[in-house]
Amino acid sequence: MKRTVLLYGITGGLLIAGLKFIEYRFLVVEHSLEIYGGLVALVFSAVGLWLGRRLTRPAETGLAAVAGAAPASSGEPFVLDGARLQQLGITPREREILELIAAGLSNQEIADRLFVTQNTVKTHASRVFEKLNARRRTQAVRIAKAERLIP
Amino acid sequence: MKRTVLLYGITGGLLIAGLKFIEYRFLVVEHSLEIYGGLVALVFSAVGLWLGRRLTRPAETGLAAVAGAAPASSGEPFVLDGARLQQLGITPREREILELIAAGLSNQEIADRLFVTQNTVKTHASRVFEKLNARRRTQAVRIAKAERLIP
DNA sequence: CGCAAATTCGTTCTTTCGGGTGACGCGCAA
DNA sequence: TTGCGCGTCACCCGAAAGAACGAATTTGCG
Repeated sequence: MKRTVLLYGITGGLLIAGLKFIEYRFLVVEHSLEIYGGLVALVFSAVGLWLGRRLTRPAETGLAAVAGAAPASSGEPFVLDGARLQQLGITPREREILELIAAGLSNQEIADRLFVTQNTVKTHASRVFEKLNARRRTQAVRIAKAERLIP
Repeated sequence: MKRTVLLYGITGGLLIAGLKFIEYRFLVVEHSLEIYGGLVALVFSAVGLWLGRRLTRPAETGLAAVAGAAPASSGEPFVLDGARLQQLGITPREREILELIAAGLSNQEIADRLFVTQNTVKTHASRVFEKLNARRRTQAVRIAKAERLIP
């Protein structure tokens, strides 16, 4: 947010500078003020509109990419991408934790289910997040699904 | 919509007139042009931003229906279950938050993107969780996907 | 206009997450 | 035998998330 505002301000400054430049060069006429104001208003309206449109839309994050052939079947085959797993260096246990995370379980619940402590679950989770380049479990789930690591 | 545009035009005209008035009356100094331009830019960018947000939102208002044209075909059309939404009493805004949660964003990131505070996001999230009978966001995402409330 | 729903924002408090670090045991391969 | 990957566990700490209130404001609709 702060970054956004900052960028916005900078852009605004540049635009004003640009407009002033144009102003001084080509529009040195009697009613240049109106033209100037109109231009500024127009440009900034457009920028504001564009910005508003842009900021209110979710952007893709994570390692997306990965075109991959779609299964295109009605059901849900789900073939685990073992190669990708190896590429990312994700161990079976880590993948298991990932799956339970995707199931909406808390770390404690996962720990209970796998008969380990919460600490262990957290360790696995942290490693998976790192390997998936995710910062939150929701993000990790999203990426993992996209990468076909979990159903 | 029409009213909005009309109001926008009128407001713009009045603002320009007002600014010019102020300009001629109180800011007849050397660098008045910059001040004038800055004011116009500021006001119009704000209005533009507001307008942009406003115009991009109604893309999904209204009850049920929506469904919308199927985007590109990628084996997953996703038709939003408007009936289910109503059944659960989930509002458009709440569903929007749900979608961003599913995208792996944190509450703060969602807040920044929607130009609201984190408190608001948390409120919406809590309500959605309650309506979905979920305790964690990962769980909510899972349920929402199963119910076809989000892609 | 008035009502109900929706949206927004606030505060306080508890729980959960996530990062960081270090450590131990086991099995397997060099 | 030693090194390494894997799984396990512990502790601390800050940040995020969530519950549980209350409340102002906007908006859609009769």
